[in-house]
Amino acid sequence: MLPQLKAELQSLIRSSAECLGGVPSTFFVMLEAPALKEHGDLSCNVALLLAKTLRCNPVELAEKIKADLLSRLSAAPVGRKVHSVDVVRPGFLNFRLTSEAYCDALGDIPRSGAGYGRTGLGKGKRVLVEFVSANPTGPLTVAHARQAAVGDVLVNILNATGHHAESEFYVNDGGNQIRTLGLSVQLRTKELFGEKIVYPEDCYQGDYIRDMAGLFARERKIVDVNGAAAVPFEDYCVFSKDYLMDVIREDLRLFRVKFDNWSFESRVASPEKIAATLEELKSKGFIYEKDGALWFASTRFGDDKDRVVKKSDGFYTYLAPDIVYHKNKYDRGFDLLVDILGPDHHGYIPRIKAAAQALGKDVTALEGLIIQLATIFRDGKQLRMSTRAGEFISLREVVTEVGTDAGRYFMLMRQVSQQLEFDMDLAKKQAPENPVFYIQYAHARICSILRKARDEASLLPASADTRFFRLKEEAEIDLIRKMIQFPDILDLCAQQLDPAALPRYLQELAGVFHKFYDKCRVIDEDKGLSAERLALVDAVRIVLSNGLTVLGITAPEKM
RNA sequence: GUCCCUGUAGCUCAGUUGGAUAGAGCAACAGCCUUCUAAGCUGUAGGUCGCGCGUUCGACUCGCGCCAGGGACGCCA
Repeated sequence: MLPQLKAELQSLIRSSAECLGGVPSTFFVMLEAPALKEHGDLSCNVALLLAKTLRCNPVELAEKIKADLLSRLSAAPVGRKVHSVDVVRPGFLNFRLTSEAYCDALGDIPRSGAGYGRTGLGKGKRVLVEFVSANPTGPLTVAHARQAAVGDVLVNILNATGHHAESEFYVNDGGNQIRTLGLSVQLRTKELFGEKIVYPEDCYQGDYIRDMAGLFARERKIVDVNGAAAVPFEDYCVFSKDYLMDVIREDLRLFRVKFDNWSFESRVASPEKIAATLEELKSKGFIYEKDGALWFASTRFGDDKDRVVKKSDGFYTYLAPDIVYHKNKYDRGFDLLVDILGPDHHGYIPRIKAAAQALGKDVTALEGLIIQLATIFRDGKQLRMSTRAGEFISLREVVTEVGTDAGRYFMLMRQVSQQLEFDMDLAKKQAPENPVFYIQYAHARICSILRKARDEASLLPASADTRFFRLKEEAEIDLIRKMIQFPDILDLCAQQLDPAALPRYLQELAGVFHKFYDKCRVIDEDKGLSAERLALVDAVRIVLSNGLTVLGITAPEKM
C-alpha cells in the first residue's frame, strides 16, 4: 500500500519538477523516510539536486515545485493521503501523511499474513548460493557457522524478494585431502593397537581422528596391528569421508541450515571432465606447459599470477576441479552465482572469475562474497583457535552452549564485511540486553495479550478492512511506521547480499512495541479501541514472526 | 613488498546510490510494578566521525596521501 503511495508521489513530484524544465530524463526522484520525525513522514531532495543545473536557489525552487505539486495533489486520489507539504531550510520538501494513509497500510499486514514483506524485486531471477562446502576432513567450526547462517538466511531473503534461490553444498570428496584423511585414521588405528608410529605434521591433528580410529576398528572388528594392516587403505578413506559427512550433516541440521543441492566433486568434476575442460581451455590458448606442470594463464584476465592446474607429479591442483564445478554451475542456467567464502579465500575469486571469462561465461553473474571471521569471547576473553593444530571451537559446541536461536542471531547481526565478536555469555543470557530474547519476548508478550483478550474478555482483533480511526496515539503510529519498513528492509538485504539489516530492524521493532506496551493498554473498557489495538499488536506479531522465520529463529508464544 | 578488510560515545556497532541538530544497544547514574509477561519502560551523561588535503550548495559517506589494527598472498585446499 505505501510503496504504491510512494511511487505515485514520486511521479507527481517528477511532473512538477519537469514543468520547470532542464530535468534530465535519467533523473531519479528520491523519496525517503527522514531520520527525524519532525521532518515529516517522507522527504524529498529534488530541489537540492536540481538547484545546480537550474542555477537557482534551492528553497525558491522547492517552493515552485510545491506550488505546482499542490494543484496536482488536489486533483489526484493520493492527495487524500497527504496531510501537508513543507519546504524546509536547505531546500527539502517534507511530506506529512494523514493517519488514513497509515491505517490503510496497517490492514495490509493481516491481509497478507505470513506473506507480508514479500516483494517482487528479483523478478524471478534464478540464483544459486553456494556456501560452507567444507571438506569432509573434520567437524564444522565457528567459521563455517557464520557462513552457514549467512548463506541459509540469504537464500530465504532472496526467495522472499522475488528471486528463485537455491542453496548448494559442494563436497570436495576427491583429491588429496581424502587420502590424507584416510592415512590419518589408518595411522591412529595402528597406534591404537600398540604400533609405534611417527604421526606426520601434515596429517589431521584433532582428537576426532582418534575417535574415528576406534569406531572404525570396532566396525571392522579389528583386534590387533595385523588386522589394521590387512584392511585396504581405500576402506579407511571411504569410512572416514562418509563418517565426517554424516557429522557435518548433523551439525547443519542442529543449526537449522538446509541445502537444496549437494554437488559432489567426484561426480561433477571427474578426471575425465577435468581433462575435457582443460582441453577446451588449451584449445583457446589459456593453458600452457612449464616446468613439467600445466598452467592456467589467469593473468590474461587480471589475476596477479598464472596458476598451476596440473602439478608436475601428475595430480591436479584444487583449482582444476573448481573450474569444472563452476562451469557446471553456469551450465545449469542460473542468472547469478553467489560463492560464500571465508576471508582466507579472497585470492580465490579472481582465479575463478578468470576461468569463467576464459570459458566465455558472463563474469558479472559470479559474485564472490567474503564473510569475515567470528571470534568467540567467553568470560571476557577471546578464545584463540587454529585449525592446523586441531584446536578450534566447533559449531556444535556453540549450538549446545547457547542454542540455535541465539547462535544464528549472533552470527547474523553484523555486516558480513565486518569481523564479528561473538559473546557467548551474552548469547546465553535470558535478559533484555540479549537482543534475541528482547525480540522473542516481544512476540511472546503479544501472544499473551491476544490469548488473554480472547479467553477472558472475548475480544478479537478488528478485521483488516477496519478504518482504524481510533488509533491516534504517537506510540501507535510509530508502530505502523516501523512495520511498513519491513519489505524495504528485505529488499535492502537482498540488494546488498547481506542479512545484517534484518536482525537490527527486528530489534528496533521490538523496542517500538515495548514502548507502546508501556504507554497504551490494549485490553481496555472501550471495546472498539481494544479491537483496533488488538489488530495493531497482531500485525506486530506477524511482522516479528515473518522476520524471525526468515532468520531461521523460533518465535515463542510463551516464555 | 603486493592485495583485501577495518578505524564513529568507555564497550559492541548503525549511519540507507553525498543531505537537515551523527544514532542505537550495553555498561554508569537517577526513577517507574494494586492493572494485558518489570525478560519491560522513562530520564541523565557520554563525540576533534584515525589524521591531513581535495572535490561542492553540502562529506562519517566520494578522491588522493599518511597513521594504526586485522587478514591473505605455495606445483596447499
